This record gives sequence, C-alpha cells and structure tokens, in this order.
Amino acid sequence: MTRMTLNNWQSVQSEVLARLHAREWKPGELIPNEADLAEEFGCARATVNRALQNLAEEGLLDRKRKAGTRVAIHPVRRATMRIPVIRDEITSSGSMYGYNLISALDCAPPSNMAELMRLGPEVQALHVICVHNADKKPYVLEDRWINSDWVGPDERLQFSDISPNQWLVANVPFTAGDIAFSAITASIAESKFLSCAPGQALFAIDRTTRNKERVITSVRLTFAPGYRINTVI
Amino acid sequence: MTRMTLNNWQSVQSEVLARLHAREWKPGELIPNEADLAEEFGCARATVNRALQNLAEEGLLDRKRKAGTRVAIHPVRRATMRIPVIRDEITSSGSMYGYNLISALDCAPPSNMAELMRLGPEVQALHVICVHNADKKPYVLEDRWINSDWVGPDERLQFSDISPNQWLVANVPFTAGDIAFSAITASIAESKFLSCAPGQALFAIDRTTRNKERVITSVRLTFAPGYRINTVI
DNA sequence: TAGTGGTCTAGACCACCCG
DNA sequence: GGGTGGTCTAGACCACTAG
Repeated sequence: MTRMTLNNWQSVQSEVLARLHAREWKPGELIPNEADLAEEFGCARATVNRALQNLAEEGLLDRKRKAGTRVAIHPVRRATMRIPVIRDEITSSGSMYGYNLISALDCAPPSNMAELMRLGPEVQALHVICVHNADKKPYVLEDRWINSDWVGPDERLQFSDISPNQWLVANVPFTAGDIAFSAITASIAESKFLSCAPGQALFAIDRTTRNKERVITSVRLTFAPGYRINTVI
Repeated sequence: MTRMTLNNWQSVQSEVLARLHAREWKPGELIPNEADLAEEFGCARATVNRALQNLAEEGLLDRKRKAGTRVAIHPVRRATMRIPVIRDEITSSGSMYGYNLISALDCAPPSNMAELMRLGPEVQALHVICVHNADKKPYVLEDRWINSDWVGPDERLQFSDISPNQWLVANVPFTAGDIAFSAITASIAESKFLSCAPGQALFAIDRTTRNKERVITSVRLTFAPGYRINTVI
C-alpha cells in the first residue's frame, strides 16, 4: 500500500472522489474502513470521517455502522438550489426592481386554502396580490394568503411600499416550509398582470411557510414567460 | 449565565435553533463566540463548532473568521431536492413502469447542441428519443443526445430494453452536471408522445452531464401535464 | 458479539480578516 | 495585532447492526 500524506479533509475528499471517478471503487462496492484509510493517507481517523461524511451527504457514498461504506449506486440524487429572493434576483441581474401592490383585502379564503391554514369556516385571512417588476416589465405575480394572527392592522398598511415577502422574512420567524414547482397555463387574469398571452406556459412556485405546524402564509409565484431556474450538481 | 449540559452537537443545534425561532438572537445580530457557547453549554468547542457549521450550511447563520457568527438576514435561501430517477419515481408511487424506445439514430446535432458538446461540424452524436410510462400512460418524454465517445455500437442495441439514463448511470462515471427547470408549451410532437393537447403547459427539466469538462450527454425531460416537483425546507 | 461508523474531548495550530 | 472560526490529532467511548 502506497502511503501518502493528506493532512486535511478536503484533500482526502479529493483523493476519494478521484478514485470514484476512475471507477477504482465501483458503484455498490465496499471501500476500506476509516481506520485503514487514515493509515494509508497518513492522517487521523477523524479527518477521514469528515471527508467521507461529506461525500455521503452529497449522495455519493452510503454509510452504515458495522456494514461499512459503499459507493452509491445512483451517484447523485440531490440538487441544492437557491430559493429566489425576488428583489435580490432582479437587482443582482442588473435590472431595476419595482413593485406594484394590486390588492390587499381581508376575506374568507377558498376551501382548499382554509383547510391548509386550518381556519374554521368564515374565518378571514389577508389576501395580497402584487407584481414584481424588472426594468418596469412584469417579472413575477405574487398571490399570497397570510394568516391574520401574524400581521396586525398597522403592518398591512406598509404593503403598499414593501412586498409582503420582504416584510414577513424580516418580521415573522418560521420553522419549516415546503415548496413545489410546476408548469401552469396562464389564465386571463395572470396574462393581464404579466403582459403575456392567455394560455401561455408559465413557471409557478407554490410555497407554504409554517411556525410549529401552524401555517403563516401560502403563496403562489407565477413567473413571466421564459423563466428558468438553474442549479449545478 | 445559566449553565446547561448539552453533550452532543444535535442538542446544541436544537438549542441554537430555539433561540433563533424565539428571536432571542435576531436577524443580523452577532451571537456569542464558540468558546463562550461551549462554556455555557458545558461541552467542547468542537461540538459547538459542528452545530454552528451545520446551521451555517443550511443558510441560517453567516460565519466569518474574526467577524464572528451572525444570524442570517434571509433565513433560508436553499432547498435541496431529489433529482428524479424516473423508474424509481414511478414504481415508488405504486405505478407500473414501462418504457418505449421511439428512435436511436446517429446524426449531426443541431448547432446549439454541437456547441454545447464541443463537437466539430459534421461530427455525429447518438440521438435517442423515448417515453417512460406509468401504468401504460405516458409519464415523461426523454429527448437525449449522447457523445459517441461514451457509447459503443454494442451498447446502443440495448436501448430497446433499458433506458439510456439507466445505462449511463450504471456505466459512465461523471464529475459534474447542471440542471434547469422551466415551463414549455407542448409542440405537436410532444403532445402526440404525451397524449395531451398541443399548446398545453408542460414541466421540463434540462440536464447536462460532464466528465472533466467534456459533455457526456444532454437531455430534456418533458413531463405529462400536472407534474409537480416537491421539496421541504 | 464483534466490527464499523458516529461522536466527544482537550489541546493545539493556523488562516483569515476587522479594526 | 489580535480575536475569531477552521481544522487536525490522539484517544476514548458509544450506537448500531450484520452475521
């Protein structure tokens, strides 16, 4: 066994990655245990552990106590992507950010939304519709329901100046959320707000944000035609 | 200072999370340094480090040497999502998986694809079109270009039985890739393969896979209407 | 039950970078 | 310059689980 000196976990990770890419360790195979690798690499076991744990997190290795570490069969199963913070997304692409409040009304939400927010019948919530612009052209339509418990009468006045998203992020703590991506067909209303043809294919993001199982807000973002979301593996 | 005993990094992380959710430490604020927290929690600094590093990775904290650790202003900016392995996605939802090869031909790719794959003019690549079915109904249309260097004449015969994706994952190592999500309008051809109306909004994933800067394959997956991709923060 | 990964500790040194 | 996070080390004990 050639003995090398890799004295930080990044270099250990690189070496392991190289062996995976070279198929020296093949998918499904068992690789040597941490103690042996530590000796071969000339470093502490904790250093090897850090490297292998990182690769396991990325989905390239499967680790189990006693069973050892195996090369994952499906090398990459996860992608991490930025959740767009609309204002940043627009300004960082060099465009000028603009914001139009369309409406902000208290009313009883439709039944599916009431159920999601666990509101009784007749209970009202705040419904906000607004448009974010890039260089004065519509960029995304925001259609949001907010649980009234989280926003007082004073705050909602501000929504003519700052977007509810920006306000919520800064003022309401949350513990969990879920996101869904889909393709939808532009309705008449959507096409009007986004200045596109009805029936056009639009990219939509639905996001629900919770604080300890209670829904704070649920939003649909409908993007202008041509929007893409990119990420790297 | 109340002194507690948190002797593993998960409990340290929970405690820190609780303070963040309770707004005890507010967005933008500096939190105590690792040594102080270690003393307060009654554990080693390395344990605090592990917890804080994990929270920083998740986007909840911003850490800088000398500057210290701050609560992130935009609490969550990343979502990690499963890259669907089509066959698994279909079978794990309880449906029967099926596969139809439409065509597999060597031909010169269109210019944008040739450029992406860095092929000279007139150089051919393998173009595969196939459909994956769930319970005999079209689920996703796969339109793929494969660099001929990576697939010999023998292998391509197999594509009538197993999908090129499955074959590539098992046989060709890759080092990097990128993915894009978008909404497209169904063309005549797409609508035919997916049994939907032309003009319908469809969810599309474009994926390019590389081995050391050389493109192995580039694929567009076009999903049948109604497809959604879900993830949790 | 024995082998493997998961983690903690105490101490140390280093890299970075704010003031 | 000095305080902060980033990491390594050696040793130890524990938790899990395959055989």
